[in-house]
Amino acid sequence: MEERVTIRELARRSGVSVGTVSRALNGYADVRPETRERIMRLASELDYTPAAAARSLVTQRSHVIGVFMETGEGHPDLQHPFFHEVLGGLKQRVGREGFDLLLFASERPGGGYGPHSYLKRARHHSVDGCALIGLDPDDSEVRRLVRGEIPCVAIDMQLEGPNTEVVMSDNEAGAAEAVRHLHGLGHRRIATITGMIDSRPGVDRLRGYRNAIQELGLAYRDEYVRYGDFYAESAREATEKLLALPEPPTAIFAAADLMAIGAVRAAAEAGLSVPADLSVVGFDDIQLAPHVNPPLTTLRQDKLGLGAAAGDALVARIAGDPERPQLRTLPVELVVRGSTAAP
Amino acid sequence: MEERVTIRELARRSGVSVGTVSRALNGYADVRPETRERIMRLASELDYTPAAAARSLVTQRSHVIGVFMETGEGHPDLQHPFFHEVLGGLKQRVGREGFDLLLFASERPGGGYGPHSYLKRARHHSVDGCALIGLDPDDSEVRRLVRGEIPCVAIDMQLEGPNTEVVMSDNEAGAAEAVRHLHGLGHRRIATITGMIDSRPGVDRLRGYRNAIQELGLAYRDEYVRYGDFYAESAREATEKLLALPEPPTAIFAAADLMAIGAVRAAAEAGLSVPADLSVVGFDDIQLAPHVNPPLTTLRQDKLGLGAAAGDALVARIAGDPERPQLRTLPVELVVRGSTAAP
DNA sequence: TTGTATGCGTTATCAT
DNA sequence: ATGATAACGCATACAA
Repeated sequence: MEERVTIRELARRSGVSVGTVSRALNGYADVRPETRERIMRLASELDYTPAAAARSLVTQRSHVIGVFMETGEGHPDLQHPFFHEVLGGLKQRVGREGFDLLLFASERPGGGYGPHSYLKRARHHSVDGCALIGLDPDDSEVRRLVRGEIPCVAIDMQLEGPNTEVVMSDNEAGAAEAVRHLHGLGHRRIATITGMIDSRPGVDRLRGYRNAIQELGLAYRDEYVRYGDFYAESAREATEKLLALPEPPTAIFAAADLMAIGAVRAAAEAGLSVPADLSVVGFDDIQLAPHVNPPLTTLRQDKLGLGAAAGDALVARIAGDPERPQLRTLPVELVVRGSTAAP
Repeated sequence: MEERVTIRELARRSGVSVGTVSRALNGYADVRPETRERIMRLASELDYTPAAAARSLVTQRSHVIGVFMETGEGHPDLQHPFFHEVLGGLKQRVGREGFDLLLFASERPGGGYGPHSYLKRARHHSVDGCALIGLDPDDSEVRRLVRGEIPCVAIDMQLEGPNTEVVMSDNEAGAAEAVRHLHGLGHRRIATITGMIDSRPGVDRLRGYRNAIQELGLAYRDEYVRYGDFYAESAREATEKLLALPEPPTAIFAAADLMAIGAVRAAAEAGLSVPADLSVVGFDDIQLAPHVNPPLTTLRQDKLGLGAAAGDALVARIAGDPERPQLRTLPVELVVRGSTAAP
């Protein structure tokens, strides 16, 4: 069982005080080059590693970003591919700045006193900042967190706080573009399957759909709007209903790729082929989008970019950067593949 | 700017010493009920949260599990859906035991002295244990980590260390079952697209394929084995080659669902339809498997179970549980859906 | 340029 | 049952 090598050990072995070792290691100017040299060599020989706990205790900086990430009801943790890609972007970006990610898993921080609380968990670990992914913005605990002193960034959620920023895609514009694309192809009977309507992306994409329908002079039909939950199964059912309409749509804008895939599936089950009999456009451009059959026409979200933007925001706020926009919106891009065609 | 409320503050306000507060909060027996009561109430009023850093400094336990997670070359971080589901299982399991997950992102732990090193990063944060997902088992730094004093669990990797366990699916049996399923359907010309052959699941699934081919008395053909990398694109190319053979296979066992999807795609591009003209079976049973077109016949890995098993192993090891199996293998299950049929 | 001393917020070991 | 006091490993203000 190897003993942990501490800064004290280093001091002892190199014949100087711990203060000097600390300064040498941290690159302070006021230390004789040869002393520093000696210490550095010793440190690397002994494979010295500073204890983050001790350091953060004194510096009040943990270099850790907390991540609260959940997904919709009934869909256990970490299921939607979208979130993972965002997480990947976040990880890369903050990693470059020397931060690690603490993925909160425990609900009993610090051994169990007190109720479940985001703020508490964040404080317990002294995270320098928090990323919020897939939470319920109406949760009072979430609100308490963003009202607190810890810099936060919310992804795809409408949230306000003195120290929090929001990052999301331009969902409304993207949805509108989907409809315009379909219209340009010659479609006039265009339906939509929405995401969860209590989420910001859900309502924004629906709004974009409505705006475009109106702007293009198409008649808005209530029966062409079905409510889904971002996952495949909901869209499959919705599509069934849509296709059973007396005047079924010739095209569907699904507010998520997973739902677009569910729609394609429902079409196939109804003996219809995409895009010959029905056009489908998704949203997200998940990793699989180009590989499914047919490849999905979709609105690409810059998922890595979203994560990176979130990381940027956090890092800047942590560094004390004062004026920052409260909301940053990233553009989405129409990617035309094989699931859409003229009616 | 609210001041952080510390245990000292609690002591001052409640008129006792910090020692007593600590004992009261931590449920020690030797504290007068009314004193405890008073302290507890005050703590909850002030929303006191203990500082994990301070605590772990003295207890030498951080209640944090470190996670090293990368994926294959050329595929940026966190891309393969399989890993996320495993991560989800791990998160749930250890969360219940009061652990949080530290997702290592930074390559310069503690401000930059010393080279990249898994062991160093783990020690820096004093994690109680480490989960290794999607790393290169031949990396000398990985080896150093598992040779160290920190309990480790490796998922889908062959790794040995005094304090490390390995968790994986029964890949060999699963692959063999895939081939048998195809054979049972009447297929005789059965090809395979492998995963990365330097990974344990990659070789095990290939071995399972070979065993079954032999066991069933089929001729083993070199040209029926193509090498992929677990991702869709590689399988698409492989399938193209396979279909161009003078005597093309009537069925393909792809060592991952993502690859199965790539294979289906290639078939479609060649004007072939699955399963009518070509049967395809995948491996993993990713979330999308039932929803793609056609729904995938595949070998289901218990991904949540894998993560949970890893969490179990870690928690037990951390608790000091001495004798534990070095390797635990989880069964896989054939799920027959729409991508396979008689030739 | 270097050493000393103090404190960060806890837990733990003594006394009392 | 409670209070001092000493760690834990490190950074830093101040002395020297």
